Amino acid sequence: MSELLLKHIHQHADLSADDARLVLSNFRSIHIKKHEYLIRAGEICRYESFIVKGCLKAYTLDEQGNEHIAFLAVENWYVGDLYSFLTGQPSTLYISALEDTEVLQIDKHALDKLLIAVPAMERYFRILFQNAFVASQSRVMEAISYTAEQRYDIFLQRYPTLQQRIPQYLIASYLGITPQFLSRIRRNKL
Amino acid sequence: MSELLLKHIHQHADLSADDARLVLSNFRSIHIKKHEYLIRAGEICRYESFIVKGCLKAYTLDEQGNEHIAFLAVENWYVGDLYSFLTGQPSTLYISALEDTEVLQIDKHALDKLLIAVPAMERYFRILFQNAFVASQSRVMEAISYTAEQRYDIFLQRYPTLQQRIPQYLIASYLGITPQFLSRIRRNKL
DNA sequence: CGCGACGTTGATTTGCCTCAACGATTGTGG
DNA sequence: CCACAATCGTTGAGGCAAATCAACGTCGCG
Repeated sequence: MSELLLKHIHQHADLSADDARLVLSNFRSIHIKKHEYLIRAGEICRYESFIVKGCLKAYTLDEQGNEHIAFLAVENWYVGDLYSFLTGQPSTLYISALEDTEVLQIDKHALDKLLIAVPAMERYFRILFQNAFVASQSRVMEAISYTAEQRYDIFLQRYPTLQQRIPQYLIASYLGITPQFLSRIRRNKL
Repeated sequence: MSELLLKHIHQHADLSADDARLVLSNFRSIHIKKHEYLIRAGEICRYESFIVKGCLKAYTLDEQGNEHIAFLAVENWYVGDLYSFLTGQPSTLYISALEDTEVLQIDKHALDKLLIAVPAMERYFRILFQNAFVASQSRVMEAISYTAEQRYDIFLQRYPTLQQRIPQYLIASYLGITPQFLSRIRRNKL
């Protein structure tokens, strides 16, 4: 469903019909079943993936085997280990599907060419990264300034629908707390 | 010293001599003395500021009056409350100079025009935001995954020179811990 | 039915904070 | 040039937020 990608691009930049065709020709559609991986730590991230349908988690594993959620992504977001994608270094992230998922992928070489050939794509990604940076900065400030309960409240406000879509222990991991402690926070609210 | 800005832009994108002149004509130089403010919470952030010389801290204040460092910025970085700059909403950040500082400022209207007139600037800022996002994501992961001591070690590795330039309590605040606790961490290392 | 995934709860421990006091250094005005 | 204040780092005692360990209940699903 590449219309969704075009629609998303159009929300941020102007694209001619010709450019739109060129853009789409550089993406390919991939399906990932629930519990399957888009990438594992140690691999090099070769693609940025635009989510057409579904939901994924990106996370690291520490020495004790605990998951730490880097981000949760749904329709209209890109997923990938951006650092690995840009530098060619091994990924630190695992990314796996929480639902059956469809993504549109582009590799680095194609993206580099596209950014030069289609200036609107520079604009599009500039705006995406700009917004992503603002959001990430907010998360940093929440992490270092607020209590777990405050972070949970903010999470619910910001992603009201996500709560029904993913298990609670993933929210805990996203917030940087244990599932047990999130359970206690929730109890205090009743 | 606008050569520094041009040099920085050239590291990421190609700019003709004409474009370089156009770019510079949209920036103005501002001096901020140590302890003075670039912006205070509640104000609208009208400018993005490229640091030519000096060092600033961006922080929030909580109800108890504690500082929480959003970021520390030195030469070749931009400072500003990006969210406020983009949306026109009041800033949540205070930004003040830790040393006598010189910045080159551009306002939103001028930047919007410049991004359209000079495609290389779209590319430049796309790359800057991309890198800033990667760095911010790393900080999120560190905040939710690592102990205070691990975060301190990473900070020293990543910003080895900053340590001699700023007081210790700012590092503590950047890491999301108290100065007292950072002092105890340091003692354990000797 | 039985198993695995998920959420909850209690008891205990620990990482980090708070409050308070005290040196060391720096800067500043008399 | 010295006295004094302000700033910064350190240390100790006590407290709290959140982790850990362990057990148990529930539900969906093969």
